[in-house]
Amino acid sequence: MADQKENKKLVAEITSMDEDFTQWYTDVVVKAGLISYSNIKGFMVIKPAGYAIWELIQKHLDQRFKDTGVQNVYLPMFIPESLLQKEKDHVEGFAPEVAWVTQGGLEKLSERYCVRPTSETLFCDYYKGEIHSYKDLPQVCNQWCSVVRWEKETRPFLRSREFLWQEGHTAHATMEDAEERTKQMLQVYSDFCEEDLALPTIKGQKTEKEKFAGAESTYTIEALMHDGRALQSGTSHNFGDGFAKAFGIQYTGQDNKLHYVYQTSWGMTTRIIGALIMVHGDNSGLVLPPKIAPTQVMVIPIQQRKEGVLDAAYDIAARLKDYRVKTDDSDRSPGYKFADQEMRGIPVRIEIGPKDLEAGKCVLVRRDTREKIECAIDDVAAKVGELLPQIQADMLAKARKHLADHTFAATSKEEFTEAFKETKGFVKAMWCGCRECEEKIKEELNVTSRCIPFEQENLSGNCVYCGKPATKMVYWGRAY
RNA sequence: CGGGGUGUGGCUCAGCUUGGCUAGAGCGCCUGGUUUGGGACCAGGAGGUCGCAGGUUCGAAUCCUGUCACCCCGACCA
Repeated sequence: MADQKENKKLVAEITSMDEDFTQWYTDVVVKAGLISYSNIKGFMVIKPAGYAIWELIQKHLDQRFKDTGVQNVYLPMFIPESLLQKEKDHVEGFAPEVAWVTQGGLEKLSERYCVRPTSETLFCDYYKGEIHSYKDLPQVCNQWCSVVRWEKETRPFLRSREFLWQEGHTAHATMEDAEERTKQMLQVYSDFCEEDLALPTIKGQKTEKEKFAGAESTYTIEALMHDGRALQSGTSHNFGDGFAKAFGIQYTGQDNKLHYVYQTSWGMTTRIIGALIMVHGDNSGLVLPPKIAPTQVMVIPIQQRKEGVLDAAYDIAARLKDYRVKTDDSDRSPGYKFADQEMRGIPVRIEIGPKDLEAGKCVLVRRDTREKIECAIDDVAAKVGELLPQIQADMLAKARKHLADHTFAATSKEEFTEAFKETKGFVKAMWCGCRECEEKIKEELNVTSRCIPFEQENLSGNCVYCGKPATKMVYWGRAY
């Protein structure tokens, strides 16, 4: 009975996640007020509630970047076709999905420009002019911007034709320095996800097949959504000297000889908001971790027209001035306000009514567990100060448990096939390292290699598909 | 790009099969009042010419042709 009550959908308008996860996601995104569909397919309006989350993501991530010596820059949004063409693999990777500008004002352009799908080529062009001496290295820059990729199928945050992101681009004197930076930034992403977003991820390397167009190696963090599908949540690429050679980025070393630079790039996008929704959300809507919740506490007065109630609510909000707090003093019923606060994923709400007022108390309710906590009004600031980090920690623990509970191991082809039939999540298995096995697995099971994790386990000696000797353990899964 | 679906007030949709008089409903919105511990209630009010273009017809939301857009599923991608 108690369970039934807990599981009851309190918000009728949101489709249950068990019934239709895709529809649930769309409902949450729209009803929590994060986005509005625009009139152009694949382009969305990010509304205040959604953009505020992005701003907090930017703030936290940007600080972490700066702590490692990153400087922000801004480069043009258009790339001349000739520039894009310079690195062969890179063009081939992006050509199918770029948007072109062919006319400026009333004049047709002599060379068409593409709207940046990513800015490697622009950074190369820029760095070429900046780097002359070993003293000019390393270059460690980042830009916050939007990029355009003409996707066929689009979904809010997960896959849109324009999305916001940051792209870091660095140039180094040696391959070792580039490799170190590549891994360092992956660690930054991983820490950011765990500590700020309460999102546990698997860190590892992409296979040859899945790596970025033009990269020597690609590292990734992979998160597991509530429905058991994987989401690539951040990537860091080591380009070696491939781009440098294509663009002619050379410097004079201490040895008075010319050397090519070694480069990296790394990015995280608004897609991470999709991960936030799909990892933490529930049937009442969004559940935001306190650190990136635009509003951390919502004070909800009950019977607000009664003497003193509204003042008490404002007083509580004032006591919480160190947090992101709001008071819902709108002319709606308490039930509406509760549902609205839950839909928006606000971590804590505080109920204050005539009864509480008389007793000098208020009621704190956690969004993640719905636990109700009585608290003296005088203690409210201290209590919220304890509760927010507790919620943050509990959300991470819960997400970690989900990840662990949905990660399976397979040592034979039968087990592997069965695992994907029966269950949803990651399947760990040994792999011989050949592209053919990887492609056949994708063909037969519709799953892709997510990454070769840094933390390797020796599950068996043989490739799960072909049975030949295997050296690497790979995480497999269905991805967004 | 392949498959499926939908376009009618802000939203969700009915009406279309079998053309007909003034195009409906619920939600939302506005005003007034009563309410308020899990999406309140009553009364009044505003708002659409039916995605767009053409055609058939005395007459088209409804039939025909074309076109555009969006959504969902696949392949591709962060």
